[in-house]
Amino acid sequence: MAIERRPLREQVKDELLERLGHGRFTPGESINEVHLAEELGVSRTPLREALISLEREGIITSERGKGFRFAPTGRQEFLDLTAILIALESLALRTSDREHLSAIAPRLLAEARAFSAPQAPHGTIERYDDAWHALLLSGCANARLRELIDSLKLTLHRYERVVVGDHAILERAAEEHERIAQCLLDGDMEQAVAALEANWTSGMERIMERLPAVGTR
Amino acid sequence: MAIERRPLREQVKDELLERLGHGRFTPGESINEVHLAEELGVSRTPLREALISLEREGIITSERGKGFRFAPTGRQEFLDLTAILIALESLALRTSDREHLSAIAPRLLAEARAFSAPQAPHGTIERYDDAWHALLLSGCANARLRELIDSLKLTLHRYERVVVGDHAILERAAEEHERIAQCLLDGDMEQAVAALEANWTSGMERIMERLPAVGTR
DNA sequence: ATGCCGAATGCTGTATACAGAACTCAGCAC
DNA sequence: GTGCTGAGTTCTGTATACAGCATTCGGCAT
Repeated sequence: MAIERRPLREQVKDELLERLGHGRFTPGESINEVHLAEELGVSRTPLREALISLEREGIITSERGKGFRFAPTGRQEFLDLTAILIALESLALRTSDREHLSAIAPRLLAEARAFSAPQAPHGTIERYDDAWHALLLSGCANARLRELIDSLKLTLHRYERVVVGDHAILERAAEEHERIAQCLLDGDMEQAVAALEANWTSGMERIMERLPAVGTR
Repeated sequence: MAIERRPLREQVKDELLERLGHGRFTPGESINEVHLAEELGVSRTPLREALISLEREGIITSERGKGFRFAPTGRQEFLDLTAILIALESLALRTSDREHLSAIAPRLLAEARAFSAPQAPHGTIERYDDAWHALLLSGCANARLRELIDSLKLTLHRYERVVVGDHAILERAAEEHERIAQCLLDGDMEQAVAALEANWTSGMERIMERLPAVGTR
C-alpha cells in the first residue's frame, strides 16, 4: 500500500508551493518563521530546511539577519526565465528519442484536441499545459535536464497566476500543441522545435500583456 | 572595510565544495553529520542547511532515514550536464550585448594568449577556464541565466578532477578561446557560438577519455 | 513638530536535546 | 557454516533552547 513517509521538509515545501500558486503569499512578502511554522504545524527546523531549498530554486530570497522572504517578481526576470526555458525545452525535444516521440505523437495530438473541446473537466485545466509539456518531454533521456526544467517551471508558475482561469489562452495553447504534435507525426523535428518555441513565445506574450508595467506586484 | 559576515551555512557550503574539488570526498561517499560538523567546527544545524542547499544543486543526494551522501557521478550524467551547459552558454552568448562583447573581445584574446604562454603563474591555472568563460559571459544581462550556469558548473567540476594539472588540455582550451575571441572581434556571432560549442565538445571529449568506463569512481 | 537616542521587544541564526529509524553483531537454530 | 533474531548502538529527523542582531517605539533635545 506504499505508505508515503517523506521528510517534513519536503511536505512543507510542497505546501508552500501550493499556497504560493493559490496566491496566499505575495512576491516580496517577508516570512515570519515562528508564525508560519505554527500555522503549518511543524517546528522551525523543517520549515527553514524547506525555505533554504526553495531559495536555491529562486523562489525565496534571504538576507543575513533579516530572514527569508518570497522573491520579488519582475517583468525582466520573467523574460529571462522564459528565454532559459525555451532553450532547455528545445534541447530536450531535439535530443529525445525519435521512436518514442513517434509513439506518443498521437496521444499528444489527442490530448490537445480533447482540451480544445468545449468543457474540459475542471481541475485538469490548470495542470493541462504542464501535463502536456511533461508528456512531450517524457522521451528525454537526460534526467538532469528534465529536473532542471521542472524546477524552473516552478519559478515561472509565480507569473502564470495572471492568466489563471482564462480559458481562451489555454485553448490557444492547445492549438499550438496540436501543431507541434502534427510536426512530430510528420517526423519533422526542425518544425516541431520551431513550433515549440512559437508556443512559448506566444504564451510569454499573453502573460506579459497582463503583467503590470513596474514592480509586477 | 566591509567585514564579511555571512551565514555559517554558506561558509560551510563553500568549504565542502572546496574539499570536494580537492578530492577530499569521493562521489557516493556517505556523510556522517556529527563527525563532519565537528570537523568543521560548527553544529549540525548549519551543516544540514548547507547539505540541503547542495542537494538542490545536484551535488548531494539524500534518502529518508539514511541521511546525505555525495551524489554518485557517471559518464551519462556528465554528458547530460555538458549538453545543458552548451545550450545555456550558447544562449548567454547569443543574447549578450554586442557592444559589450566588442569591448571585451581584446581582453578575451589577450588572456587566452597570455595563458598559452609557457609558464602562467600557478594558482591561476586551475581557475583559468572558469575565469575566461565568466568574462565571456560578463555581458549577459540575464542574471538568472548566469546564476544557473554557475550552479551547473559546480556540478561539472566534480568531473574535471581527472584532467587537473594537465597543462596540455588547458592550452588547447586557450587556443579554442582565442578562436572564439577572434570571431567576436570580427563581430561574427554565429561563428562565435559555433566555436564556443566546439570548445565545450572538445573539453568534454578530453574528460570522457579519462573517465573510467563504469561507475566513474 | 522633528530628529536622535536607548530600552524593550521580536526575530533570526546556531546550538543542543530527544525520539525513533536504521544498522551491527552476538547468539542461536538448523 | 549459514541464516535468522533481537538487543544494543549509531545516526538521522525534528523539536526546543539560547544568544545576539534588528526593529520599534517612547522620551528627550532642538
